[in-house]
Amino acid sequence: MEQQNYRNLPPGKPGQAWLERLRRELNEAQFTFATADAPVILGLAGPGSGKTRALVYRCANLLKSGVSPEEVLLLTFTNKAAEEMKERLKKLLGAWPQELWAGTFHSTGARILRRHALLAGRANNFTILDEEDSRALFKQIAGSRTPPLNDEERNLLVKRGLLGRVITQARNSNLTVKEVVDEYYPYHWEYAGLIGELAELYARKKQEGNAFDFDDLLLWWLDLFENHPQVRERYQERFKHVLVDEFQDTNVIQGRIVDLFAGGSSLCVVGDDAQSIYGFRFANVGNILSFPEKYPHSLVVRMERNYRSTPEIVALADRSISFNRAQLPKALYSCNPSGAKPRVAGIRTADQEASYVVRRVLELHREGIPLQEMAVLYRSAYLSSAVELELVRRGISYRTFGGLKFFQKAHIKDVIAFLKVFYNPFDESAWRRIATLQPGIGPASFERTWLKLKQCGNPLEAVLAGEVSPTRGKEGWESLRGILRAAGAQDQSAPRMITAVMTGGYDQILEKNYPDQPEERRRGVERLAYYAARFASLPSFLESLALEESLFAGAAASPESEGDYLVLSTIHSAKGKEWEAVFVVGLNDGHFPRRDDERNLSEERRLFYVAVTRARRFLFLTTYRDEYRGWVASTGGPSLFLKELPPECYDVEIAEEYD
DNA sequence: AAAAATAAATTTTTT
DNA sequence: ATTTATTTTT
Repeated sequence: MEQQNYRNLPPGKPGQAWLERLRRELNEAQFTFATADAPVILGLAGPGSGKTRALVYRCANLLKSGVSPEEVLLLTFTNKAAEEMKERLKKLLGAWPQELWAGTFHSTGARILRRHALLAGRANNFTILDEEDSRALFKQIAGSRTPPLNDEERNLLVKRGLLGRVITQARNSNLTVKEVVDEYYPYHWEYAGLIGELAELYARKKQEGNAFDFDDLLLWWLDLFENHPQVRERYQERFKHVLVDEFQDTNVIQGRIVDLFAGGSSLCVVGDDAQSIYGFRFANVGNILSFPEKYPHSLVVRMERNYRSTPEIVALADRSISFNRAQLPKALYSCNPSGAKPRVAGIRTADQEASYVVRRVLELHREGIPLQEMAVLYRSAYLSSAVELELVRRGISYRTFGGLKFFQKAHIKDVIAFLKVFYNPFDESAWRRIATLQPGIGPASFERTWLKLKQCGNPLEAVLAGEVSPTRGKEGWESLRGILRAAGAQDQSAPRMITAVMTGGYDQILEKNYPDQPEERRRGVERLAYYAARFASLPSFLESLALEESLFAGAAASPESEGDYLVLSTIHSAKGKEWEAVFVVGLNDGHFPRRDDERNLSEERRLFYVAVTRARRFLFLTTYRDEYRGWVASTGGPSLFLKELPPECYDVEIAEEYD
């Protein structure tokens, strides 16, 4: 691609002291990466090689060289990565550079679309649908279509989720519905037409409801840049430096967005193909693999020295990933002092595995390693339950990351839905949710009333004024009106609206729907109000809920955990993090790797690679022989990822005696 | 015909 | 724990 518009760094000198600091704190490769003045840079960095560090320092170096913060755009793939990056940059600079944009692709897309929503057929107060909202919409569409779907179609498309999967896959990989079905679901070829038809209905519904789903935030952003040159130029002009982290996880659409910046901005991406673990979100490793060919003049910087782990841990990781073919050649090595070999423990049951892990944690704790420096990692959230139980039993504090989300608990979603209709009165999903909470209002009568409501200029005002004349459930709409009145009197202040929703009547609904422990749930709503107070406005609170759910889910789910705590995390959520000691549990065939088709095996192995490379000095790998854990039957044997490793990589411990 | 009550089934990973 | 399917009530 032509780079004629590329502007060099401003003439400003970063200053001797700063450069000396870079020299001192970075190695050769990192230094090159952080300071190179090239239009296109690709960083290939193994785990623990200081890739984030190099990226953060590059960012700081730009600013120190006189680049203005508003000219920098920093894109990440997950919220965790974005937070980490912001945190470190803030620390390095002393303060956060206000005008600098840093965030996930999705949140950046939302931010840009807020300003140009009309060009995407929306008003700027659009709602963002999370996955659950989308699913509810699919269900509603399938239910209202004429002619109605038969049982078989409903079961496959809605209940088993084929509809949503095909649509999102098609959109994220820039294929048609038919192409996706032919290629990936050939045994369901006869549904391609129906899925295509429902996909169009879905798109129309979203537009009517002034809503974007997650995919839209990328697709309409791309559309904006491709079809409105004046908009694209405006952002190219502004963002003279675009930096992208975790480039191996970007999908086709994200790749094209990045390409569009390359015309006018300097572009710098980093990643590691061996750590690509978001295939299920249609990550396209091709983006990073073909980058050097696409940009033949790009500067490629390799960061291969691992600073994090002992040579023993790096050796095991390296051996494991070597079973994956089609990997960019890389020579990861560690110069750290030698340590203990990783330890593999075969245990009889899941409970004993938990007890073994907790014992080892306490042992290391006695040796002076704080709990915060240790983590228990697992493939899927449900694998944590035995360990959690054991920790509770022993009174050890912990925090979980990934898996079950605080904000998607039903009562929390209910309260949020009340707020949503104030922000976007055409948010059908939110209306359906709060209306059907009322006794006497079910899906069918809501549908009838909604048809009339959406004809009004403003459904919210119509309901508040009592202009609805429902066929049924009159008392329901009356009591809904009461709650909305209370919330409406709060000047759009999210925390006060939440309180008003409670006192206005949701409290009783909560009491009725969850008679077992209403107190617990009430506290949850209180915490929600508490967190809402952090945000400047209702819109920013709602946007954050949709896009950054996982970020404060952990913090909000349990009262502020003070002091030392152990981390329990899915491997996906652990990416980019590191601990002195790491326990990878549930290394059983069927659990990890999951029993899936061959295609996914190399991705599962990369996930294992990510897991083991989180450890600095101690690595424990545990497997058990039980056939069942939770609902899922495992084949009982140890994970393929253990079996394929040469025995000299680890020490074996037979730990039968734990109970 | 629609809503409510009851019984049964179901959970990868994240934006 | 929460969604979905089935039965009972209005």
